[in-house]
Amino acid sequence: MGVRMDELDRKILRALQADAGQSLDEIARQVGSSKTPVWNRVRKLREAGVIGPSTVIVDPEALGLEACFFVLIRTSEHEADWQKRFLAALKARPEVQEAHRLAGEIDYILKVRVANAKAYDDFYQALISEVRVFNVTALLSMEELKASTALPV
Amino acid sequence: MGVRMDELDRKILRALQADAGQSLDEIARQVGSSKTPVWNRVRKLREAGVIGPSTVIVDPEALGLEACFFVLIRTSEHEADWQKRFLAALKARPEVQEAHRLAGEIDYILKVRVANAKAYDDFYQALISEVRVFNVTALLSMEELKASTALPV
DNA sequence: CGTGAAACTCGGAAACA
DNA sequence: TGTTTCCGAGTTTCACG
Repeated sequence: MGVRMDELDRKILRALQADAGQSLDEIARQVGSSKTPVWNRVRKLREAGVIGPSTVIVDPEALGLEACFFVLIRTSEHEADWQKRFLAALKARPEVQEAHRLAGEIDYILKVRVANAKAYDDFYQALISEVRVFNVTALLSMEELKASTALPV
Repeated sequence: MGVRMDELDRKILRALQADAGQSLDEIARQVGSSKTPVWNRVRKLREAGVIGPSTVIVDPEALGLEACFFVLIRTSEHEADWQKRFLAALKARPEVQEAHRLAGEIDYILKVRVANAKAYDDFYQALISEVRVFNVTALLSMEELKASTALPV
């Protein structure tokens, strides 16, 4: 996907990532342009899929989600069918915030956000009952030092 | 932080996380209420810090950020001063999207998004020149199976 | 391709039930 | 607390320079 983007586009992206609730006038002022050109570019970027949906950042603690685990998974199974079931299991579980297939020793990493250790264990038991995994290591986060949704543009 | 939240609040949060660009009327329709009550609750949730700033989801690939690493860090240093410098280094680098202090063998995990392997190495070299670390393992993501900013509510 | 203005929509507040 | 109403502000479109 090769999208042509100039410096103005990048400035707009930065402004939107910082706060998507700003008015067009406000953004235009920040990036040194004016309303209509900014709006046209935002529309283009949306159509090109560079800008996706907008969301709100929600505080996990306020929802009682006080535990965050990174789960390192090794498996001995690499057939297409197994992968399909594994993927389906991950997608079905909202506590799985991220899932990556990795290169190297460890096959997958998950980021799982739950209320407490018990809730993680429930998740873990449910997962291994659905798909066979060879080895699972859970890393418990003690403190979220940095969390940024913004990409460096 | 104990915020009282009923089912309606949760429905509103779900709607906002799915798409923060919706109008109040639209959200009200979805959650089975009407404009003013929804707006009052959104305001309360914002004031309580449950709802933070709104952002847009940007496609990393479109920006040329094609590599994602999870970095496992062990250190032998645990003094306050070291931690402070380490934290400052992480905060200063936009390619670090997440940083957690962990319980157990591994002390920290980072999620780092960069253009390519070379860019990761630049980051790595810069980091270890700023702060001493005992051991670093980088896990390279081959495929992002799931990425969700929405918390289960 | 940027400017300025038009029309329409939405957010936010106030008054009422 | 929810409903109705209202206005200023913001979004989106368009005709023009």
